[in-house]
Amino acid sequence: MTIYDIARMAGVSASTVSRVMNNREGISSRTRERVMEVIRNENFCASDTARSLSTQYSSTIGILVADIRNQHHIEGAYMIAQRFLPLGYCSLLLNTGYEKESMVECIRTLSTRRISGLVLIGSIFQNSEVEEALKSFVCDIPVVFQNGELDLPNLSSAVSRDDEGTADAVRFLYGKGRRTIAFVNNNDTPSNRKKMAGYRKAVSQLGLKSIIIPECEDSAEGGEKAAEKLIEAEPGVDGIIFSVDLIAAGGMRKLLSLGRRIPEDIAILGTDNSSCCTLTTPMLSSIDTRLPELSAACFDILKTEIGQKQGRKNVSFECRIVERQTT
Amino acid sequence: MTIYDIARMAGVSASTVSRVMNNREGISSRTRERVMEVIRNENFCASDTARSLSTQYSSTIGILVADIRNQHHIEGAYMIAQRFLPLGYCSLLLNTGYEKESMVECIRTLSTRRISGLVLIGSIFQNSEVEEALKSFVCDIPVVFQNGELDLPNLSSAVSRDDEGTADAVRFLYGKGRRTIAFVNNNDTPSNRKKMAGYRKAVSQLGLKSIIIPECEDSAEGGEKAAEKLIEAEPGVDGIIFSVDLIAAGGMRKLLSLGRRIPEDIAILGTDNSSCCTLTTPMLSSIDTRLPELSAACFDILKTEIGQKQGRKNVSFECRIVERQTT
DNA sequence: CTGTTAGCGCGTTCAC
DNA sequence: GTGAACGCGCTAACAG
Repeated sequence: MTIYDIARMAGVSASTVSRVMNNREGISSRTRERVMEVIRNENFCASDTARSLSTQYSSTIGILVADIRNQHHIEGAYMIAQRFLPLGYCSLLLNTGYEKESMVECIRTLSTRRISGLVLIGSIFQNSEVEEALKSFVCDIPVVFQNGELDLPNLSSAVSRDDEGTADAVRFLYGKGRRTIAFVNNNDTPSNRKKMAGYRKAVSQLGLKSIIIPECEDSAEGGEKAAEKLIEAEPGVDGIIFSVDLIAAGGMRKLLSLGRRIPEDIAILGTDNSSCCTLTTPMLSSIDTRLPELSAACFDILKTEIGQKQGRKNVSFECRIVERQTT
Repeated sequence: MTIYDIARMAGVSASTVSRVMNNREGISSRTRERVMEVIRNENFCASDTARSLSTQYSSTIGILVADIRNQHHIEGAYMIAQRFLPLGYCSLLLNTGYEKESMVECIRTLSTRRISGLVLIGSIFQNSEVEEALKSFVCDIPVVFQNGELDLPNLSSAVSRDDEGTADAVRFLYGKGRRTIAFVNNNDTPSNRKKMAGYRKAVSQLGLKSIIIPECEDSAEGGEKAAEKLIEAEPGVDGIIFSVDLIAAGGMRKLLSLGRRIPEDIAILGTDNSSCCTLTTPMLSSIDTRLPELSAACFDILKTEIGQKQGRKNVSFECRIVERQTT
């Protein structure tokens, strides 16, 4: 079923049908009604594919996420996709995985679809391979980067100041009387590097020892292993900051099973203030990295830039500590 | 940049470029090389939009989920999307929300994109409005339904036998000596109705009292409220089956804070065997509804049906009880 | 083995 | 107000 079929059935030309469907001016209300009638009867939907080809404009935006099952990222993807839907945009949500080649491949794929905007979620995309791919495949559409930065003329970004957040967390625990404060990191991402930098700066300013457990697996089990390793290496630890809430939850489980009391013996802080904070016992205090605000900013920027000439906005948000029962 | 530009630069015709890009036979290796060279230099990607229009075939599949943030469903969406990606298919993942009108609207939207296959995830889509929409908008492409059924010639389904699973759970708790076994339900979905039916059947067969807390909110907080209500109405309860793990986690939190011991005083069983089972203390036993197998089956069915004439397969999976520390 | 031609289903001038 | 004709970028049928 095409607009030609509708045209024939309504006794008009295809262009008239097209005008009606796009609410164009200058159609007599009689013929408009007649055409609408046929469209309704036939349950007709015009081909978006053909429209895209004709208008050079696709009404779909691309969203890149390393792994959609990851809670930190899915909330952002959800929010952005949901807000675009009523505006007539569908979202192509792609899992890139953690390999740089597949990120590039995904960008290439999206570019063949002629998306009208692109969202990158997660600092993992902050690398030169992705930068090159953006430059060669999607240089003519607006791109927004949630929690990462890249120096491209058509790229805007919204980031949280993770370094300050982690530094604040150290000072916060210090204020609670903790003097042996460790940091458990997972992947080596730009965002996590900022957290580590903030941690190092704060402990050195306070004259504390820097204790870092790097490359912890991003799961509750990874947190267990990290906690075990930490207790072995630093039995006197009395405060731990984890780069991810879920890892913190796993770490807590292990510490409790080892007989440590939380927060009496060891204070715990997670990062991201995610939904799992309220699932643990005791409930997990966390560094709120303002993910919802980041996503909202990405949406706002992209919305205003689509169809316009690309701008280059950069906004950042301050982290906040949300205290529950582990500190 | 189009294939015409490439053609001109390589000194050949557009169809030759098209043939090269689609790995067609019957091209001299000399011209193939020359064309490839230009394509590489220009970083050229052919427009998928134009290809779709020309071939009447879109290489994108649609995935419908009520809410992508919901853990039960995202795993399935992830698995299906990831397996289709290497086959050259992108996935349009849409959040429909819980309103029937918006589900219909999403199906309509997908149909304008000429998707080549559709996946429905969650029994919430098992209703007549969706059935009508499928019939009028996507009657010519294969549809697979994860955990739901609908009587359409082009629809296949993979479901878990939730009724048997819940009945087994009742008998399982009975075997552990429990005699006052309650069921906490959340939304009124076909799947949950099956669970309730299984619960009712089992308790009546065992001569137990039927205790149901309906319409619990789908969150940890909802679980807390439900537990509170339940303890008030039935102080002697010694076994609870929750329709969702997360709700069970919330319920446990409340019960523990009320001084109940788990599992000594009350045994707890969640449903779905999701990742939050290992986050709670004690770790949550759960009815495994075989979500990964369901998704895998959906993928397999859809893959074989795309491009073929639509079939109509129906597979079902047996639930299993995964015991941890709450039973 | 390669080029020419004719659609795919829309939106958009430009006449009438 | 409305219709005819063309173009969007690609594939496929037909020639040569």
